[in-house]
Amino acid sequence: MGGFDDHVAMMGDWMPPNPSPRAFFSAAWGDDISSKSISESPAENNTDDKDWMRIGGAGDQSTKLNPFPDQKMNSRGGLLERMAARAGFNAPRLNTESIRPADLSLNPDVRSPYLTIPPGLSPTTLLESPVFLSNSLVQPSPTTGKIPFAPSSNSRGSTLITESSDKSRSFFEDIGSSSFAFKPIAESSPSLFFGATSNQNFPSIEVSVQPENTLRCQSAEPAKVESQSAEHSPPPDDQQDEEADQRGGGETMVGGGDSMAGGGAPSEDGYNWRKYGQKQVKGSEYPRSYYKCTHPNCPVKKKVERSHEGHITEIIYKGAHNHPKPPPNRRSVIGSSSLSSEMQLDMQLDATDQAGTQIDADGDAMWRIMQKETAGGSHDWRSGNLDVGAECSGPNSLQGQIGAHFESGDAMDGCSAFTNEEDEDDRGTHGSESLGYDGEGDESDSKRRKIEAYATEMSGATRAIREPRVVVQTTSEVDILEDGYRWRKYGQKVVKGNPNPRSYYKCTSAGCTVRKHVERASHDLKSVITTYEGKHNHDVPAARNSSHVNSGNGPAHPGASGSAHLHRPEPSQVHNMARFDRTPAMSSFGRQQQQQQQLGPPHGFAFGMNQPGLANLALAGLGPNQGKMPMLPVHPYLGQQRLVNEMGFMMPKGEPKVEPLSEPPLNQLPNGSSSVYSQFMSRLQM
DNA sequence: AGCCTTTGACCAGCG
DNA sequence: TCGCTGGTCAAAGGC
Repeated sequence: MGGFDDHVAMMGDWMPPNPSPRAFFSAAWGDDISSKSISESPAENNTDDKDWMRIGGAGDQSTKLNPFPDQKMNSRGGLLERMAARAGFNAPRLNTESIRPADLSLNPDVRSPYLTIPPGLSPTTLLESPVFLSNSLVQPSPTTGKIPFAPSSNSRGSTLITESSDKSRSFFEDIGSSSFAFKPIAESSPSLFFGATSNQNFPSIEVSVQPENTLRCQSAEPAKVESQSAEHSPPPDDQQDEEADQRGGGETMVGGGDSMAGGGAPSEDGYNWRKYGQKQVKGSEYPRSYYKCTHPNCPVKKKVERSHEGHITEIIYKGAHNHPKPPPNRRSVIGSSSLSSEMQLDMQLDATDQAGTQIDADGDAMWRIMQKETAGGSHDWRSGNLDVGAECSGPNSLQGQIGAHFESGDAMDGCSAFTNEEDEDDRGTHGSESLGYDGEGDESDSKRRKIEAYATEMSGATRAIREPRVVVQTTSEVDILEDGYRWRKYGQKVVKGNPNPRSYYKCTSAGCTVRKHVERASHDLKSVITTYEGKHNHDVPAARNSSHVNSGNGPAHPGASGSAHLHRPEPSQVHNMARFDRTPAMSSFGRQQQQQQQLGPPHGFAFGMNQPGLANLALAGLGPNQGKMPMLPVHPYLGQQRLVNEMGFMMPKGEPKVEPLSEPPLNQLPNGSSSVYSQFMSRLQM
């Protein structure tokens, strides 16, 4: 990062118009908010957590986080502030060592930054809580940042506080050092704190739980934050969830049968996890289990440490879910007028990514939930969802300065994130700065958010549709088993009616949904029946088929490459992708939305269907000249077609109604080296 | 049928 | 280079 001028130039081109929490609160609460807390304290040296976001801490200790010790550097509503807001979230790394929650010294066990889940509090329920700024001065309006897009029956909320650490820091450093906290109203209240650790100061968020039914942001009282645990007064739906969890339905959700003691409540965050390892790590009293989110495109992992009694002592999450929670077989569906919890999750992800979570070098958001067993016994809580909430509002002053981007940016994403960075990028990149930054054009924003919200849900819904299968029978084993992709065998069975064992494989490429199972005839190993299922989104790994990859012609798991390749990122995208682990569900939509404006409405089901491509692209941290994948200059229209085309493939019985793309490198079979699967899939697409 | 956990082995980063 | 350590893989079996 260069100096200030560099930032100016860069931001002008690609910086997402997302205000940082710091800027937000600076604007909201003025300059006289001082503190000495979080970021002034050197974070605990968690070298092993470098790539993991630790969220955790001691039970019910309520830490006080004071926002913005160096507010004076931020002129209220000034350009600098906005610049800072922008710059804050383009920081490539977070400074872990400069972030420390206030009063953490009171508890040496507390490692910071972290999310402290109070005993008995479910992070899931807590974070599913809608968050909105409570500001009597602000009317609920998209233009005020108090967007009721998530009218949740849960009247939970929280207030937000930010804090920067070092007054002596340079402007942009300081920006990055902002902390972002949900402040407890009652000191005795258990607190939830989720923050960021990294080389660069990043906002941290604290959420405290109040025995109230309201969760609101209180800009008028920056020192106070309210939040509400669903366990205190859960809405009917959540209550049902809670009950279901209590019944043990969630036990298999985390660690598959890993039960939690301390009240018998299982650990359940609403997501499905696959345990892929367990270790007794040094320095840890208890074994650590490793889990991956089982969602095909989800990069999230978590590490769970449990005591011998089964109590979870610590959970460390890495990454951000890029998908809604699994189908609500247990979870209740939120009313049509409100956001689903899944959407809230997306918002949470944005919030954690942008405002509170650590973003590692790979752009992964990480966070940790940690619970220390107390003398009085451990407490159960459920982890995983940092749903900051859905509703959020901002003070007028803030809105005036940040405008619509407060709604979509940074920490506030957690409150009202229906837009996304891509969306922001679009606006910024395409010259609609005023739309996002000056608080204008909010009505359209609001509408768009609604659409996006719907789209997100659509995405989740359509994903439930079974993906098409491609059955390939060949006597050329090489074509199938050595198809160039990397497969992870996750099971083997002797299926009924078939004496030969069937092996199950998943593509090991991140974000790739493709699975296959292979049956070999015992009498003829060359006779193989391979059934592919899933969507395609990357090229053949170079290690196995480097020529294929390098040629740039090979649609590996065909089709998805289109989204990654044809979605030629704008400079802003590229930069931001390299820095953030976005939530592709929202990101892709933003761009599609933009394309839609240019090209007309795309197929509705296209929403989110090409997310993996973008997700991969983002995770890969591709830059204009560093892309591992070919970045083909493609007209947006082609890209749009591609999206639709891809979507069509996703639909079980749908036939793409799109003409073949004029992009032979991406669609056509490159050469004879293409795998059988690739050929099949490519033809399916065409 | 499909996906999960278990668990030892393997890999990669780091000092 | 080697050993330590954390993280991941993968075969096998279970649900």
